[in-house]
Formats: sequence, structure tokens, C-alpha cells
Amino acid sequence: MNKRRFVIPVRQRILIAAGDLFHKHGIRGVGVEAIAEAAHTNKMTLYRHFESKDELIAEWVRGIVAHKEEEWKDLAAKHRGDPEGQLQDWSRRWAAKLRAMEERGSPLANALAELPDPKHPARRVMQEHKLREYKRVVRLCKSAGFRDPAMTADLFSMLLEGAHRCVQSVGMRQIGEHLVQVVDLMVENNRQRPTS
Amino acid sequence: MNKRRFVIPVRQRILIAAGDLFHKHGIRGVGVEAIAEAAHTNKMTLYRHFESKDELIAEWVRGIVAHKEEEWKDLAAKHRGDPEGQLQDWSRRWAAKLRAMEERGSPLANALAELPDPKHPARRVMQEHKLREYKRVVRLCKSAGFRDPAMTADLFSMLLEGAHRCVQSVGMRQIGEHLVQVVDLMVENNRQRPTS
DNA sequence: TCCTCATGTTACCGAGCGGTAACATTTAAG
DNA sequence: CTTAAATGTTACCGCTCGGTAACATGAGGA
Repeated sequence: MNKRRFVIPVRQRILIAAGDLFHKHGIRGVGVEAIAEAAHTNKMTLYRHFESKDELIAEWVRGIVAHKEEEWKDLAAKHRGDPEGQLQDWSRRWAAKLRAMEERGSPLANALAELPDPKHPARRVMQEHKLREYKRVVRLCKSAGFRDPAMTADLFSMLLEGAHRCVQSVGMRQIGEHLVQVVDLMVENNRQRPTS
Repeated sequence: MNKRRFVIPVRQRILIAAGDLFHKHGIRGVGVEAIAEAAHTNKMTLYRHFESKDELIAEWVRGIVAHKEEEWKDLAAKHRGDPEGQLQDWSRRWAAKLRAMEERGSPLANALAELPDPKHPARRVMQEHKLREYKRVVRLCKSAGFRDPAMTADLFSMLLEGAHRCVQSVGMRQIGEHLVQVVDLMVENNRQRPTS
């Protein structure tokens, strides 16, 4: 059916190329023609797989979100019944990824900044994902038995989201290590009894 | 010299209108024509005051940065010789501004996402400002006598930057209050002696 | 009054954008 | 080999964009 000159099917190649260019030059800074070229195909084929550029963007975002949520499941499977362990491992994984964010930050954060229209198809996807993620953290904090789980969850969220931005604006330095340290401290202090 | 039909001079009107539209619709989502119109003038006059759209963007960013740094000076004057007080007051001011960030986030963060070109005139301005701000926090943490001031400073930075993003993606909730609480806790725990 | 200078007005340019039509080519399955 | 479907190719459309030229208008200072 397909040309078999490429191992990866067209649709996927387009998504990969689009993601790459979106992240490098910004969503609005990349034209569909450039995407098609980078995917070793052409504009027409692109529009046979995606009904518009906005839909392509949305599909790209869906991919990122799906990947992230899969990682959450991995985390849950690896530390079953150990919410503290999940949070700690989570911080370590993020810290490891920080270097890649140094240049252009988080794709999702950038997409949110570049798509001001609340009715954009990609917005719903991101909004819902962030909410799920937040609720997940709240649930973890609750089942870990933290006092004031609402605050602890907010703290976790702020730390994680903030880490990207700090890395992007003032460079790596030791932010990764400090992030891990702080999360470990939080878990430690909350595991025992109230310190404050 | 000028037409006196407007109280505010043209150049300033343009900057205000541009900032408003940039923040609402994104930098790349706004054309110079729309800016001129919103400023009750026209494209030609805009280009007599700013040599290009990129320079207008840079000038807008300079304004934001200048305003922020002035606020830092206010803070220093208000809590002279009291670095903890500065940090605490800082968190309170940010918390108060969070609601305004709920819809579109921080203008500077968005600008960073929308201007991938490292050579863009506005990038230097932001980069240098973020670095100054970071060093300022480090200095405050040191003069407050915090143990491990490098880590504490990173923690402050992550919290503040992260607060914007959390508010934007999952809504206000109590993030403002939680931010203030955490900063107060940090100051309290560090003021006395090591708790962990 | 006249002169100057900032501003307004209109029209235009070249380039790039997202998106489509029509047709040619390749590929794999029967 | 034939056929149907996916892909490639080219040319095009309408629109918007950043930016400029030329000229008109207006207001204040001398």
C-alpha cells in the first residue's frame, strides 16, 4: 500500500517532524510546507492525514500528553502502594530531563503560550491533562498521609513546573539536584510528624 | 509640537496598546496595523517611533523588566536590613498578582516561548533580567544567613516561577495562599537552626 | 503670517502563509 | 497484468504580514 522506501509510515514521520520544528522554532514560526519537507513528503500528503494545521498541532499535543501519562503509569507500577516513592522517583526523572529543557523549555508550556485561543483543539487536551496530573499529585499526597495534602500537592506542582522555567532562564546549575533534595526533604518531614 | 488631542504621547500609547495585545493574543498573533489602530494612530507613525516590530517588542519587554526591578528596589527600601522580610513580602505581592495570570500567564514567560531566536533583541533583556533577579535572591538568602543559600534560592525561584504556570493550567484555587505559607515556613525553619 | 515638524492618509510592495484542485506516479494486492 | 489506493507534483488561490514611499494635514513657535 505505502511506499516502503521509509520504515516509518508517513503520518508518524509528519508528527515527528512537526514536533521537532514546533519545539525548535515555535508553533507559529513553522509553516506546513517546512514540516512536510522535514518529513520527506509534501504538503498535499500532510493535508490528507491532518485536516488542518491546528489539528496537526492538537495531534502532536495528544502524543506528548499520552506519553506523559504512560510514564505516570510506569511510576505507579514500579512503586505500587508507595506514594512517597512515586513522588521521589518523579522528581528524579524530571531532574534528569531538565537539561533538554535548557534551550527551549517545555513543549507544553510553550504551546500554551503560543495558542491564546481558548477554543483551540489543543487547549482542551492540555487543560485536561494538567488537571489530571494535578489531581494525581493530590491523591498521592493524601494516600501518603501528608498533613495538609492540598498544600503539599500545590508545592509539588509549583516546584516541578518552576524547575523548567528556572532552567530555561538562568541555566542548569544545580537546579536538578536541588529539586530532588527538596522533594526528599518534603517526603521525609511529612512522613514523621509535624515539624512546623 | 504634538497634536494635543490625546493626553498620553503617541509613543507611550503605542507601547501600552502593543503590550495589551501581545499579552492577549500572543506576540506573533498581533500585527503592527492592529497595534497602531488600538493606539489610535497608524502604522506610519508607529514606524517613525520604532524601527521594526522586533524593536517594539524589545522596548515593551524593557518596560516590563524596568517595572519589575523598580519593585525590587521598593521592596529593599521597605525592608532595609531585613532580607527575610523582603522574601516574604515578595511572595505576598506575587500571590496577589496571580489572579491576573490565570488567563494568559506571565508576559515574560510567554515572550520567551514565542521568541525562539536567541539573537532576538528582546531575548538579551529577559535573559539579563532573570539572571539579575536570581542573583538577587541568592544574595538575600545569603545575607539572611540561610544554611545552603544556593539551594534555598533555587527553591524560591522554582516556587515563584512555578506559581504562574500552576495558576494558568489548573486555576487559582489556593495556590496564592499556599505559596505564601510555604515561603513563611521556609523563612521560619531557616531562621532558627537546622530542622532536617 | 510663515515655517517647521510631528502626525495622518493612502497606496503599494514582496513574501509567506494555510489550504485546494488536478493530474501524474508509485505501490501492493488480486 | 490489472486495478485501486496512497503518495508525489505543480500550480494556484486569497489573505495577511512587515515595511515603505509620497503626499496631505495640522498645530505651535517665531
